[in-house]
Amino acid sequence: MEEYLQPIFSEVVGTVAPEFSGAIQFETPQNPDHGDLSTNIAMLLAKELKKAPRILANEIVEKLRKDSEVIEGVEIAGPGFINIRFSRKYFQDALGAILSLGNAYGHSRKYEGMMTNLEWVSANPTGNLHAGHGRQVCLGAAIANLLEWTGYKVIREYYFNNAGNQMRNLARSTQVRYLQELGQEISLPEEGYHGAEIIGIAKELVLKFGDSLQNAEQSDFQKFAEEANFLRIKNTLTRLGIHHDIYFNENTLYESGAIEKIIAELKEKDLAYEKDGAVWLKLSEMGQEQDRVIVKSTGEPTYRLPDICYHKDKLSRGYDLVIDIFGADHIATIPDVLAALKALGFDSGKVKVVIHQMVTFLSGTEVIKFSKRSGSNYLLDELIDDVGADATKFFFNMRAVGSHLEFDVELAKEQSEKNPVYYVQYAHARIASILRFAQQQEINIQMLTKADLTVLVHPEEISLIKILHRFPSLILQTAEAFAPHHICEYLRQVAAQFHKFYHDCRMVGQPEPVQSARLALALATKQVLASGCSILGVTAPESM
RNA sequence: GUGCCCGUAGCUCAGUUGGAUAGAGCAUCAGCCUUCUAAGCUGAGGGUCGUUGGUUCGAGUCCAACCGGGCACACCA
Repeated sequence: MEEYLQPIFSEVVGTVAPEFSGAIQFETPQNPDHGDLSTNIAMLLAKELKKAPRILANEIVEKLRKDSEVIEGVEIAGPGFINIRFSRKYFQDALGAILSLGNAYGHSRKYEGMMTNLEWVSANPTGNLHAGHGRQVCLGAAIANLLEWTGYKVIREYYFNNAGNQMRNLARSTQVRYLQELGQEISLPEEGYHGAEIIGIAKELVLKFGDSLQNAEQSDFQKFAEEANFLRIKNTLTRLGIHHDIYFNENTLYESGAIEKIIAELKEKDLAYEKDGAVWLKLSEMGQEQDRVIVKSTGEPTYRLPDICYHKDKLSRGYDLVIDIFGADHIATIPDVLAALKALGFDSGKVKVVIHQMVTFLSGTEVIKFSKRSGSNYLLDELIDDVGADATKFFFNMRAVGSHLEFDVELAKEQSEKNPVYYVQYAHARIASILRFAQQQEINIQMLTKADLTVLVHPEEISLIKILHRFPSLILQTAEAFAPHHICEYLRQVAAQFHKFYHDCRMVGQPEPVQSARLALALATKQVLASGCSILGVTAPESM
């Protein structure tokens, strides 16, 4: 709609206000009585032209060269809004386009030829994914899908954090658990990993190797634990249908000498200095609050250094966009990394960081507590067991990333009308069922895409087409904002409008061409529901 | 104390780059199935958009201060 209006409005505005530059804004009014699209251009121009907004609006409307087949009406309203109403034919044609595009409907070529790297999950291989990880896991997967819909080639990456203290801790914890399994009186260090999965790994080691590892090196235990944990993490991701193209090992940064190199580079560019036996990054000269240590006096880097090094690596690979997804608890590290990259001469503007707020799990009204240390954590696997993969993915994407998320496990589990996942899926299954029924009545489903759509004039039919028509611009907007929660809300709207249409407009058994036209509308709705669900990774069932 | 996020209906939350009478789901109440899936539909009630100022034709949205909640502020990752 906007693409149609933009040029004809620009033309008129060009004659009325030649100095005006910039895009004319159109928006969908909240109140449908105000038309399909509305612009405030007359109000914006009123001031500099020193004319009353309504008079100016009148001038613009009179000069508008519009096709009456497309535009049904243009009205001036309120303080000077210009409201535009599109014709039935416009929407009927739009539905025809949806049907002929089929699966491709909603895909955009805006970012065709561009490549983005999205890195997410990246949980340390020190244990299983816990339920709280779920938000990041599902959010990243949806954003990756969304970006593909806009034309990006998306590289999905997992940063495998297998260096440093935590891994030594994991190694030691595994070793202790192993020795405990062999009956030795030895206790886990205070800061060790108390999770049950480490005991599981120890048991496996006993089964596999008996007591032959009693004198094994700690690094052997690290290798075993790392592999076992990573396998579990991957299994959990697989249950959600999520895969990564690249698994980037942190320790390759050390093995390749990249860490040494970047320290040298930072020193050489006078961005780092030595003090008290440690190497400090001059963050205070990069617009940050204070300098920070990047290499401890023990000679070991802090997390900042590999983070900077890793991002440098990603930027060097030539992506047009590098996306990180972090929980709010990692927020502190980001400005430092970006500042350092900028100081090293990289375009840090290419790095987009999506930060999501934390999650509270509820069972009804009761908060489910979990803590990694105590070992009584609620695992993502358990959450999937409880509510299923579809509800997991839908619920984690239901809220804006900046909002704290309350995940009601009882609600997600419930297979009822209260549960928004089933509401959306039910609409899809309902359409599938109707189409099956239609087929039994000897109606040719393949021919529906060629149906005569001019008989679609019922208000609920037009409303449904209008919603379906919004899909492509919704995808773009949602992708550019990294905000998949709009998809959830949109799917709910599509489902709701389909149910209204279903209620008012019988399909099968209507005289032709109404029967075919309505079934075609149902088919298009099914298509959009399935596409939207696929972005979230949620299945669109053929029956329920 | 400093930084980031949040404060909208009883509850959980939407609210496009500032727009017209602030929305949805759940919960509550009242209706609708001999006909394509009632896991559905229709209607009703429910609000000082945390508070106070400011910016302007116009503020839930932008700015400032304050109040309340979350997260983060290591030579931990």
